[in-house]
Amino acid sequence: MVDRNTTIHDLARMLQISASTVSRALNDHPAISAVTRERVREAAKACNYRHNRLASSLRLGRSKIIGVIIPSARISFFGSVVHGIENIARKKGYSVLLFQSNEKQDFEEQGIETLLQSNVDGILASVAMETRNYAHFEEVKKQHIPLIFFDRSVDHLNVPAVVIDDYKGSYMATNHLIIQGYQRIAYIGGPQHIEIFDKRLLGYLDAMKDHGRPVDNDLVAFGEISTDSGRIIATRMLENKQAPDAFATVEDFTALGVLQTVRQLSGYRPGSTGVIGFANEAFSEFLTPSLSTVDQQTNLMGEQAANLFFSGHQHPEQVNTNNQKIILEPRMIIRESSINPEKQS
Amino acid sequence: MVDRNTTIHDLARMLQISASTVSRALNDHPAISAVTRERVREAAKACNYRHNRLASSLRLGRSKIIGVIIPSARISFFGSVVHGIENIARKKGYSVLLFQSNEKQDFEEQGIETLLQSNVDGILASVAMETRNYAHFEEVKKQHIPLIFFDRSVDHLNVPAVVIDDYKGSYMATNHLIIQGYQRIAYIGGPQHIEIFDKRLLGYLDAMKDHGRPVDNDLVAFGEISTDSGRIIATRMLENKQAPDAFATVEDFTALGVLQTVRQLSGYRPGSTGVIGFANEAFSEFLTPSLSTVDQQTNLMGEQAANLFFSGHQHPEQVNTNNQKIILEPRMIIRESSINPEKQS
DNA sequence: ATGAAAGCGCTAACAG
DNA sequence: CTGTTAGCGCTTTCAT
Repeated sequence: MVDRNTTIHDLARMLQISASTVSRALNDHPAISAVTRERVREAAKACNYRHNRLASSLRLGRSKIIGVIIPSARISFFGSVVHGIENIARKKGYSVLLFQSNEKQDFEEQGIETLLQSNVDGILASVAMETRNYAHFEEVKKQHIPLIFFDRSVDHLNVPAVVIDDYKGSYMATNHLIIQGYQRIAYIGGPQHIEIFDKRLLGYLDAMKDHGRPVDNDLVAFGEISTDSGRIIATRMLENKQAPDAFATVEDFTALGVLQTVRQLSGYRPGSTGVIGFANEAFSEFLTPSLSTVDQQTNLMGEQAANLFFSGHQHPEQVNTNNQKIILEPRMIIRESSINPEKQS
Repeated sequence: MVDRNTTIHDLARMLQISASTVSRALNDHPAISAVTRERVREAAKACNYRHNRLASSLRLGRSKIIGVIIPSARISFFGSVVHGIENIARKKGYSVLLFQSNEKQDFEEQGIETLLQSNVDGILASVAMETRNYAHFEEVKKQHIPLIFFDRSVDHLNVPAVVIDDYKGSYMATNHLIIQGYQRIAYIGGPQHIEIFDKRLLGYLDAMKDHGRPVDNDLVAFGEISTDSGRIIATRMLENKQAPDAFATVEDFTALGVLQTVRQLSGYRPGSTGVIGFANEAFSEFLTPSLSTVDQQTNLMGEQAANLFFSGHQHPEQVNTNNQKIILEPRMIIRESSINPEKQS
């Protein structure tokens, strides 16, 4: 025989009371006698009763599920952010439904669609690299589902977001290389339609300018956020007559490619060629030389994104009308790859 | 005004037909005229109708959601497995609800509970390190929800599982070190109550035995799957009078700790001390020296786990009664850390 | 080929 | 404090 799950009606019948009373007892409704509450609780435990979230959600119109869209779980950065989100969500009794867009627009759209169908109470997302059309995000707003970006935000959509100060992080990184005494500092950026990457470029440019350093066009190039592209660009630049002696990069995977190239071409001598990344990916500290980088406060970022959801949530009339941005402080992580014992002033 | 989402009733009213017809049209029911189907389809698109999975699930008794429990998203291995699971699930129109247990028993229990409440159609799980009590998994079976383990399985629970041949992988790794000419090969294991870790130990022991190598008790130790514990144990062993000249390790994080220690103590010379890991974590190829390891076919593992779910699913009477195991072939990934140009025979 | 009606399991007025 | 009733949105007999 199939033992259908116990429902509140089963309990009600057993205890000779109504289903509503059972429901109330189970939900700690104020107007319920301590006696019945206990009776119900015991019966529920005895019958291995299990609350059916689906039914509850359907009735209440909310699911207590937050949907999260990340570009890729393989980037440890996003894993850590999700961790932060879960910390907060768990405390509030929410679950997290996770989707990977794999940096593709159509996966991202599909993810949004699935999340909407699942009646998630809100969506936290970091925009895929490939995404150029934002209709699916507009759709979320249209459905009055709170939408919050983290890390990869899109300014003109007026969506609340948690980001770090990418401009500042990149400025600090470049500044650090300058102070270390490097003379020809190259920059390898990412796809410039991603706003955070654009801001990182500006940080580099301004730091250079503020120190009266000319920016050589040959020493600024744009890759695609991969070890390969870091390798290719670094190789090209280092073969130039006027090779750079340091690289500021848009993120750690690119920096890794640069590091590999530098080591391969010249062998590794501390200070020979400075490299600094961005993101503080898990692998960065294990490299040889260990990679200097900019930490993005992943855990905090996730927590703040979740908080943004929960606080907006309490005032539904404000949701999606404000475009509150939380900007976190970047943190320099100075390791071996950027230290320059010879040239340092 | 609040524009409640369009429902099939809204469409029905608009088109002057019944909700059942709308439902049938939307679901490609055979007994529906092509004309009405199109009319409904168009109206649905026009009104931006969105299928409500919750309501559908409640009615159907299934959710088209697979729950996945992983110990940690920070271990890239699991990220890749999830990727494989999603590949298959997506094709079947299923979504994946992801939970991290953080290697803790209570989180894992909570995860199972949440997934059950969400009426997932099946649960794929990799058991947390801390877990010693399996009642929550028994519970899943009791609810007749298909349960499938991947990687970290528990044999006596008789749950279908996809694992790699851990014994063989470890045997191959040890064998490789022996062939490279290392003389005193140490082994650093993990918590032995985890079956896969136990099997890896056996692989090491048998490989040693088969080559007539005595196993020195001082050269076998058990850590806790972390870089730190790898570092601590390696340090201790290397300070011994009879220090090992190679390390087989239970997984890559431990191997990383060993590698760091070796480099710190003796500097890195190729072949000085051999190290091999297990798992082919993303970082392993970027280390210096790059880490030899055993690949676990993550993507395939995820796909097979999902397939196991879908195939069992078609024959519900079989679910959870067979304990089908899929055992994948491990693959040696030989990199710099285990190559021994001097000693090689 | 379509409609009417019932119900998945839960909760929230409203009444008492 | 508790029961009655209605309904969230969908699917599915059973009719016609």
